[in-house]
Amino acid sequence: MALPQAIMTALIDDDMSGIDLARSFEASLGLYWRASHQQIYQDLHKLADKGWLNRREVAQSGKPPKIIYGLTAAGRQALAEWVYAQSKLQPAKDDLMIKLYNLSSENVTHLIAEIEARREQTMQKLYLFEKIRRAHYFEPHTLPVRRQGVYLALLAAIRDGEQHLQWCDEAQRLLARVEAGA
Amino acid sequence: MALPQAIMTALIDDDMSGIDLARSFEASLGLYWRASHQQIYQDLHKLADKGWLNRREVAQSGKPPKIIYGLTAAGRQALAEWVYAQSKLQPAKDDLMIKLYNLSSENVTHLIAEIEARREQTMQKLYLFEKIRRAHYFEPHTLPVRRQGVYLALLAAIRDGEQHLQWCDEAQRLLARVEAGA
DNA sequence: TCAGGCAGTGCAATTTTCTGCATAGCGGCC
DNA sequence: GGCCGCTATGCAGAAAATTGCACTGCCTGA
Repeated sequence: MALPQAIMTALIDDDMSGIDLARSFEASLGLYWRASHQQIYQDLHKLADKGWLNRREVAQSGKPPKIIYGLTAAGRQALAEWVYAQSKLQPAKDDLMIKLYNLSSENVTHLIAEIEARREQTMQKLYLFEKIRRAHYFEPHTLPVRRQGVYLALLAAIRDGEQHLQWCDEAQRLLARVEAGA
Repeated sequence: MALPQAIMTALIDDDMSGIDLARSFEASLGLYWRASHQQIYQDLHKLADKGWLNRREVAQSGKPPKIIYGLTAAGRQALAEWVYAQSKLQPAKDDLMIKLYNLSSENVTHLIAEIEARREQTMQKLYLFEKIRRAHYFEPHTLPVRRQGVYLALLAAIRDGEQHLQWCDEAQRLLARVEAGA
């Protein structure tokens, strides 16, 4: 639903190619909206057809040429208007939780392992986020307005990660007791 | 991907009709997997075709008859096996964060309002969860194994809500400054 | 020199999800 | 007795997302 807007948002500061977008998604916006490159390419076409993006081909030495996309004035305006649209609440899908509803003395061990995996993923992300924060958002109040918004999004991700880590700890403690008692 | 499993999970303890499931989803499992009744009905058919659910029609006085679904032995086994399948990491979509990437002195006021709305939704949910927790999960260690898993899922939702509330506070403080400075 | 790999773009088929509507029974209203 | 609204189930079409593959061009290494 909001993927086209997420793409345009990624293009606010810099023009990018499809691949660049796909990669940038994984690092930053992808926290809030995951997308495969196929999806991105398709939406790039649609957005260009609408006149919200322009495209130009750029030759690269030693590599196939890229198609660089940039926001048009119309695109910027459409994006600005979209911000006022109503957000609906999030799906928030997590099948690990469904699995927990199926906890048994048989599958405890497996679930402990799954939580451990998730904990490690979360730690890795957190490490990255904190690095970004220190590098670019050390004094958020002094940043330009738009960057302060980005900071808030980053902060949400960090807090979320920290909280999730704590939950993993507690879950593993409880599951360890279940495992021992089984 | 996991909706069929979520449906089966909801049927572990009690047999239910499509409507009951849809409602129960909103209250409990829906925290982790949202589904409309249309989706649920369709998957119920598929699951019944596979032999994982059985169906029986029950007449109701003053209402149209219901079709009650229940897990078969094959269904229980399929569900138990699914727990061991690999979970992939979550999409985690949130267009409010995308909007924050577009923060400007023009739309601050709107974004403050959106965050306020979200804060209220979160508070309402939290209130409900805490009520459930107090009523049914006051002493988690004494519960049967499966219920302890449900408790952990509930705990995740509560922690998440609390954390999100704090973030809303902080975001609103920062945005208020932006608004004042504009 | 040619086989393999990678970067970059893209198509096609399928599945999942959302939106809007259809139907059928019953109760209450006035 | 006709209209409205509620419950319960369901269909159909469109949009969004996933999966798997295809093509090009250039570089590297054997």
